[in-house]
Amino acid sequence: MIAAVFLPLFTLHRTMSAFHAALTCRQCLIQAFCSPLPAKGIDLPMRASQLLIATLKQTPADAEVISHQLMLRSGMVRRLTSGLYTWLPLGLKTLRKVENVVREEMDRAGAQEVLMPAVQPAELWQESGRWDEYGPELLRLKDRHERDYCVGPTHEEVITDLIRKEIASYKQLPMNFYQIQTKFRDEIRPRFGVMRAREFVMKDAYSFHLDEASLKASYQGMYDAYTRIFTRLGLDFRPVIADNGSIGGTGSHEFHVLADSGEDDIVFSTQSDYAANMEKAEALAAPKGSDANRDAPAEELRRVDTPDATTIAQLVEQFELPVEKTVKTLMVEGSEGGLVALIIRGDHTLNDVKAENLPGVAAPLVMASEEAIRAAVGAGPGSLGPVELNMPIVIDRSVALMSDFAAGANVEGKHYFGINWERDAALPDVADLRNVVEGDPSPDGQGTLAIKRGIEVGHVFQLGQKYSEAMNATVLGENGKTSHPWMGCYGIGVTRVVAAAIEQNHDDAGIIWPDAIAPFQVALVPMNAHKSQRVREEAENLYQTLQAAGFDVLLDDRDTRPGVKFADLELMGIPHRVVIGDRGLDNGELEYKGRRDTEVTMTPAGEIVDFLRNRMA
RNA sequence: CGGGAUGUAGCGCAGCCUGGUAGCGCGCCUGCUUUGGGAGCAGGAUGUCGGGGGUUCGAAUCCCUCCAUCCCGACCA
Repeated sequence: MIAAVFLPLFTLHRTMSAFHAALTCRQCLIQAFCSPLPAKGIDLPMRASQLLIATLKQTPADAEVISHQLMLRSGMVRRLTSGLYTWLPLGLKTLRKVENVVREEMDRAGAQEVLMPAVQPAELWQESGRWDEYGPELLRLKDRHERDYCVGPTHEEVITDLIRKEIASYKQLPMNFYQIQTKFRDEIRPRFGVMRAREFVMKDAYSFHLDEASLKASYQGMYDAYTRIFTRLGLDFRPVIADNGSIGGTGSHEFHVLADSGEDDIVFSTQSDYAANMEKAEALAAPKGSDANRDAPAEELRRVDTPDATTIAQLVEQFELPVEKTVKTLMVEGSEGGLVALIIRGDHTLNDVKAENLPGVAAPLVMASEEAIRAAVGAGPGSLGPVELNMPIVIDRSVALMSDFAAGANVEGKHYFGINWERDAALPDVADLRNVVEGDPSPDGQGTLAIKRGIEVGHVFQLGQKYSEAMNATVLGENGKTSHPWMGCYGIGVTRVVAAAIEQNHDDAGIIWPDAIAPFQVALVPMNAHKSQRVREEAENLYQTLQAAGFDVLLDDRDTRPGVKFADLELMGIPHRVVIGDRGLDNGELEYKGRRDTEVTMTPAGEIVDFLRNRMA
């Protein structure tokens, strides 16, 4: 610890001395190098003249979303190759600030920090079964002895291996371990810069429990910690109910930052705090409690020639049908071979996750090939429907309420119109099959559903005993018997948080950092410094004063025009700017401008520390 | 994996169709001037024109091939 603290200071001093001896420039005349260094290692104040300020006037052509553009333009990151980024000094400062907020809240929540290897042996993954289950996202490699390894996309195996060796008794539980570390997932299509990169920094935590009740308590603790973290980071976010996937378990929430550029649809009630991701959002046919019934048949069943209609859109257009009076019949592979027909309303879309969770349906979901459909039905996709269809059928809840509707006749080029359940076809199994749409009734009975785009920045998950069983991790219980600990896992995409924060906080001039994660809190801009000794001295004084007061300050001592400095500082998103100029100094004043302000504020020089503190409160 | 597009100086782009000395803007370097919103003048540096192969007297330009990057799709009844 002591060495860790002293070494950087020593190195720095040595470097500074060399500078001092060699230079007679302005910077040295004003003695900043000899000033006492602040205690906080990562918050070393900086002079712009010595920082790599790699701002770009033009937007690189291959940056699609605003956060990617601004991270490149402000000099936070540079791309090395597809999905791999170098963090420049300015970007790293922000990344570290996010990490520190995460670290503080994880520590406060009782988790212990560890650091596991990025490279992991295949054996552990074979033990858990994921060596085969995990797809090409898992980057596999061999060492010189031809042994198999992977670059960790996550660390359940490693942490389970650790605790199976280190934890023997229920008395040691519960425990929660976390790390902040680089992960690698070989994404099909890396995009949006750091938002969906292949290599990224993640905080992952794993908790271990004697029983499910203890797991649930820790899960809630992590949920609360995440809420504190994203609140402290200054983000507009929502926790949403998420799908547990094949792992099972009872609880899972994703934390989404709301942004139009988000890749996920999140669904929430207009009147309650119900929120879920699209996979999980329950689709009701009618508001809960209402006893909506199917209308009685009003039309005769009739078979119609529809030679040019193989899509819902064509059918609706050519026969002037309301789309809500049509259904589409999707065929998927069954879990025991054969096909299963899934029927949803013409204007709805199938929810893959719901579909593959159905008992008779193969998981993962596989859409039937056209050949398989023709072999089974005698007609191709585009002419399918429930009438006289001889295979397992599942219909969506809203389809169960339909009457007088249109569907394919299972004969090429023909549809039935005026179909009614029970009269023309037996009512099949009914299930929730579709994605919800805006305006659907909320599953909790309050209000209707709205849909927004979100960026998933966090995920908390009750894993259960999957890994402790697969890897035979056991503890001795109070009763002297062994049991497999229950596990929870909790992730935060740290690098993604940085991008998400920009998506939410920017304007035409650039980034607008929340105070908590700004690379610098305050920028000092001396005006006319090359001529005015008074300005130079005041700027230096202020620089020292603000450092001493604990602010993270950037002194823009670059020998360039003010316009350049203002533009750079705004692009970089520094939230508070203080201009030191002869004009103001004549009145004993400094000029303040918040990054979102449109006007400057003059403030007495002697009160600047309190003034800034108030602005940041 | 399928479809589309693009690779020319650090960044943004023109040149390619119609083969003949590789250009523009920004940035960078030097000097002088300038300094409250991305300065002016003068001078200067920087390119395996994505790689390989071919056609040709001659290829950034035409042909073949490979690679890279970006976008879209992978929800179709």
